[in-house]
Amino acid sequence: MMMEKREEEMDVAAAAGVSPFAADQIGGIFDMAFDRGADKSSQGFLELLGFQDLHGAFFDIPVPGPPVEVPPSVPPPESSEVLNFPATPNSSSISSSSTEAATDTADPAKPHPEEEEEEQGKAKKTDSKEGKKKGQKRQREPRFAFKTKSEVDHLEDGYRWRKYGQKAVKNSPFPRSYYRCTNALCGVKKRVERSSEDSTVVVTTYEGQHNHPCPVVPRGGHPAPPPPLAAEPPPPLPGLGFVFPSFQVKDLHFPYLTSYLPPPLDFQHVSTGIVASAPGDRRLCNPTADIPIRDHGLLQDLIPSDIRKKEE
DNA sequence: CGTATTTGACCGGCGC
DNA sequence: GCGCCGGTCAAATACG
Repeated sequence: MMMEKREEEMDVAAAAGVSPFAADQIGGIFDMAFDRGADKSSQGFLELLGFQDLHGAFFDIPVPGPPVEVPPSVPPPESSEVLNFPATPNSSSISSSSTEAATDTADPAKPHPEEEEEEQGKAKKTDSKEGKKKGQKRQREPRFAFKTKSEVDHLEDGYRWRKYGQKAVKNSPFPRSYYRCTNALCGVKKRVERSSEDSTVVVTTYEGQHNHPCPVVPRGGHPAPPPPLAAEPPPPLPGLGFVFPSFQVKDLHFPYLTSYLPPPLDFQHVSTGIVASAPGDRRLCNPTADIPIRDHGLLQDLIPSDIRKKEE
């Protein structure tokens, strides 16, 4: 695996022209400024995901073929500009990004075959049957990684994660932690590690997609009531890797994102990417889905008008 | 007592 | 075939 990873990294690095470090963050990298000073200990990651969702649209690439959203030629700095929103008044920022190469090298015309990976937890032992024809690497779920500047390793994203392993990382003094979504039916995993070069940078890599509503309110402490969207048949999520982003605006409520966001964010140009790369039904962790959008003015700032129209 | 974390062992893939 | 390494398992432990 590490080998494949390496290859991926190299490919990505080569293709995207990102630094070796960035490349080392696996397939798709989404970096963000993340420095909240005092509140960092229990930072609601979902806040960030709000951005992530938006920006992440660029990287949540189910497209196995030639990267459309993020041409390999796009240099990280360019992306970082987009990402370099003022998370906090004093936020520093890091960022670069690259596209999720998602080793799935399936035919571009073919839907993403990641469903087979749903139970990758066990798949590990059976994957040999599934994937690997001679000379062919095992297919993996698309991964979605991003770097955040934070002093806490495990960033709250609204989902519940159970840590199932930790390993020392080669060439890095920091261990890598492995988390799995506590939802039994959800095979999403994530890895969290610190950058060896910058200990303040946390690299989070998501693998798989949540097929359930967000179970918890990250900071509220109480589980969210069954959100309305639970009534909707959870879409099969075809061909999607990472699912944070749900660009069905009706699902976009940005629970407490709205309370933190500096309103005047320039989301317009970002939204272009969203729209362009919202191929399917995606679910956003939405712990407060039952809460009507009151902060409409803010959301208007956050959500591009064309998306809002859909909502209506 | 239920749940989450820790941690050493184990497994499989890959390069040599 | 062997060793390295990433990833996962699962028993022990900690915690609320």
